[in-house]
Amino acid sequence: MTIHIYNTLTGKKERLEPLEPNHVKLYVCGITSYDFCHIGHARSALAFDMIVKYLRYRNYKVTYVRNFTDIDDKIINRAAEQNTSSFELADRFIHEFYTDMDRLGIDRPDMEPKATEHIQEMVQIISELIDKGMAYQAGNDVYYAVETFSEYGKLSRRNLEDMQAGARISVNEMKRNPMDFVLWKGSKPGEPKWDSPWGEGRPGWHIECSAMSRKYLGNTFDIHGGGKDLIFPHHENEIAQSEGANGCSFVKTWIHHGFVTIRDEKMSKSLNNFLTIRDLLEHYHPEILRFFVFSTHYRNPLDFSELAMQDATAGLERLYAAIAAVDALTTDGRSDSDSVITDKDRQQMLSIEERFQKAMDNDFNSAQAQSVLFDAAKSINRILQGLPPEPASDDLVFLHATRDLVKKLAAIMGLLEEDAQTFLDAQKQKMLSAIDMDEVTIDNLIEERRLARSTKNWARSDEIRDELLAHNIELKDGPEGTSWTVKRTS
RNA sequence: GGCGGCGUAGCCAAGUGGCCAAGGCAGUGGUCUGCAAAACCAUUAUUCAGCGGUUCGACUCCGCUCGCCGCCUCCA
Repeated sequence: MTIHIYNTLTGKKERLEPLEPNHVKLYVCGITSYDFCHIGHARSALAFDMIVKYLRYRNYKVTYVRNFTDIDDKIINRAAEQNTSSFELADRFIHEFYTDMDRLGIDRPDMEPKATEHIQEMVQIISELIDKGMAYQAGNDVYYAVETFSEYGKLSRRNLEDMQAGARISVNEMKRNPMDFVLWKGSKPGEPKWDSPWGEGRPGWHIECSAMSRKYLGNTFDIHGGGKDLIFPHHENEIAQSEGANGCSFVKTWIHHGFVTIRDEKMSKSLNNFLTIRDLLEHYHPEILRFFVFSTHYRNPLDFSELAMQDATAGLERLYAAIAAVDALTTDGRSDSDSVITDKDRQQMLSIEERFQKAMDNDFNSAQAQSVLFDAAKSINRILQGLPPEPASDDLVFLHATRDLVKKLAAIMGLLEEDAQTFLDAQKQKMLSAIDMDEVTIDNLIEERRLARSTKNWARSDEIRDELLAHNIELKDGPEGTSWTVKRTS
């Protein structure tokens, strides 16, 4: 089996064939650091985190580069508003970015270059483009001449005529063609600036990715990723710059993930409907966010809602509950007990990893892969159900092995990484803090009910249970006594 | 206006032409239980927005219609 990936450039799913055997070189556009990250940024980071983890699980060596845009108009403007320098502002939000990413359990890329540390490399590429007649200086700016790149528009499937018909292009008399884009911007007084052959200034947005990907991954590399909104103009312009300067193919496979939406609309600052990662983590465990994100294929829109998060919570708790139940088993069974595990169960367990891989090989279909985890949890629960008080040691070995496999596969999505019982207890505490009940009161009532039950005083027993239920506490009588959970409302 | 995508059960969501259209949440019946809860078993779309076409056969391919969304300006 081989991995197939949807390539935006060709519009097809293609077999992954790294240019260098077994070594995938990946470049992802990171954030512009001028504000806290929202859940759209989280989706991007999570999607590529999952992709990299899966490729490594499949024994590929991965070189993963993700940049920081730490100089740009938004940063300069925001810094001016806050009476700070663009450097300090960018640094601060890079720091905040790491805080969020760490909480989400996202692995650091292998390299995280910053634009401001690669000005020379950018100047170099711009010079090459000017030498080739593909870029020109106009005033203090340097522009890319899109007409010199015959394939301009190949990624976003549009042509220069159509785009100009769109007529949403700002008029700039310096440009030879309205679609020409800036490579180097002359600086205005007070703005951050670097020396260049064209005077003091700063780089345009797109050039940093061409310069940094070339430096760290070479002229041609395997995969370049980002959000769908980067297809045009950002990635289109990167192709024009890199292929123009290098004279060879830039990227083999382009991966673009879908947006996070709220009420089916894209989150955006202008609509003021965005949620920051830390806002969300106030209310939900990071793995719940991960579960939610991976419950939809990465290219489809992901609609955020409280209900969706509750569904994700219920789903993740179900998986953790199955793991916790196996964790709670003793490890030494009886060698002379009969096995309760059927051949069908064994077969299903053997197929779990294969089915998981089949789903993930198909353009990283994490939604389908999750369903395999649920099937495994169901099998575990079914076996547990039929387990005698003194289970066969072979059956215990089987259950522990199944649990370990489920955890190994879930880890590719960053799920089930916590101790299961600890996770469930923490969720219970979180629910408890939202209602007007404390543990001591609950325990006292459970004890009173235990006494009532021991005398078969069912009336009082049920009264206590109903009273607790009125406070959303649900009781569960088991062989080892009574436990409780906080019932989910709404 | 140009380009791209989506429309699958009450909700969410997979489905790379052909065994009964995954899985989750919710619901219903049963097992278990003093009664419950959890779990398990069963059940819940003769049908995949609508209409045509290609095919022995389409949710899957093609065309048209309707509805929704995105990009074309900064954006994950």
